[in-house]
Amino acid sequence: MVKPDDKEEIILKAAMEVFVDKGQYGAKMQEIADKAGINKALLHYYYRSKEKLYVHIFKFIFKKIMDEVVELLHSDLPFEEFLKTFISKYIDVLIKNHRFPMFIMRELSQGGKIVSNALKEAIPSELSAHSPGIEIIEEAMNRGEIVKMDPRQIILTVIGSSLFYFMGEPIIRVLLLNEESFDREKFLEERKEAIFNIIYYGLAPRGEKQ
Amino acid sequence: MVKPDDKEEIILKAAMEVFVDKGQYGAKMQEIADKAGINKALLHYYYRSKEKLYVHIFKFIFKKIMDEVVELLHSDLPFEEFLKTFISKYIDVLIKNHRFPMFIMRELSQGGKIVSNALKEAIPSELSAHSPGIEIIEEAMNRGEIVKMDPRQIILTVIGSSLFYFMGEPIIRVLLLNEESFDREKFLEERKEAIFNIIYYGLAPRGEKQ
DNA sequence: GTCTATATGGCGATAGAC
DNA sequence: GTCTATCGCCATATAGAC
Repeated sequence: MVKPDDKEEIILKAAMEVFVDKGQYGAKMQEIADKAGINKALLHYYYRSKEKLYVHIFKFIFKKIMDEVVELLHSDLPFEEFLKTFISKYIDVLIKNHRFPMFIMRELSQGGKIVSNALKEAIPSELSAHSPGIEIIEEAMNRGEIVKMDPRQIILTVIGSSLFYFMGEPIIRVLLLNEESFDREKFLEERKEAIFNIIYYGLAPRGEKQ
Repeated sequence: MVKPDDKEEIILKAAMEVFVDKGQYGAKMQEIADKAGINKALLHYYYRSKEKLYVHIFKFIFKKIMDEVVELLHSDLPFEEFLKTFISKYIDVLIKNHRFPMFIMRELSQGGKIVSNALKEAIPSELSAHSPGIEIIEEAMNRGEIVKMDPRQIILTVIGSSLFYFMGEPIIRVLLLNEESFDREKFLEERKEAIFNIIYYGLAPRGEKQ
């Protein structure tokens, strides 16, 4: 563990907040310096340029999320239990880091080569070779527990359903959940159950077509 | 219809491309002017400031997408057919406007009050009062065609599953679909079917619990 | 390592001729 | 309406003292 009062750590934490909040171009070195309680010159002393600092932050955040997700794939539970716990723990990860997924995808969508290069360099080796999760799904298909289809379609459905709330929270809250007293925590617990139920039973083998 | 060679239209088109590509802060007036084949001064003549131009673009894009989606909700098909065609046509809308959803959500996540105010002013009246779609789902529940649950959970699952590919295309292509010859069009047609099958059968009433 | 002061460039915006 | 030239600010980056 790094000392919490290490200057580099303080800068990193401040920079992370500002970049996640404002993005690569909206973020200002002055604001980062203020938030870290130092001045601009010191930022350049530690990280030579804004771009270097940004790339550092991007890789750090991407790696943090990826590591946590890859961890969730190491499981030997039967498929039904695996899916249920994966969704639940994945949403827990998102609750704890609720702004990171949007940060990553947002920056990729507007950042140019700087960002996409950073992405490639930060992909965990376990993910670059093959996509784990696909094997787990294929096994369940071969055992006949779930219906046969392209496993990637299942992965996109699980991840997309879980992620969407966090990616679109500002607009979702306005358009769909615009109540006086909205209980976010309760809703997200229900979300875990709903996603699992819909997807798991949606994958159940059906006797008759249609 | 506006003349396609109308100066204002040309500017709007150029500005849209640049803002969607680079975001509010990454976009530069010079690049917009270049793309429109005019100079910076003329931009300010038509739209007094960068912020005004940006807000104009944001509202335009948001309204365009919303109008198309609301249109899809006007249907009197039975629920199964409604869901199938909604997903299919919704994905068609996304294919045609594949960068707009990310633009909207991205800007909301980093744009501050300027953007969230623009959002509120651009919400179609039909959406601000209630959320259509909820009624359609509730009817199907009351008829016993689908299992009872919070309709908002179903909406989030349908939209999230459909949207995710387009929001995350850069990273998905790297992590999940990194093949030499990936057939995007074919994959998205399969995506329509997969989403419908998983969700519709996932919502089917089940005789026994678990 | 940490600061103040300053250089340097880029960008939004305007002035003013045509 | 459309242009060139320029202003003025703000942000990144550096110089140099301590």
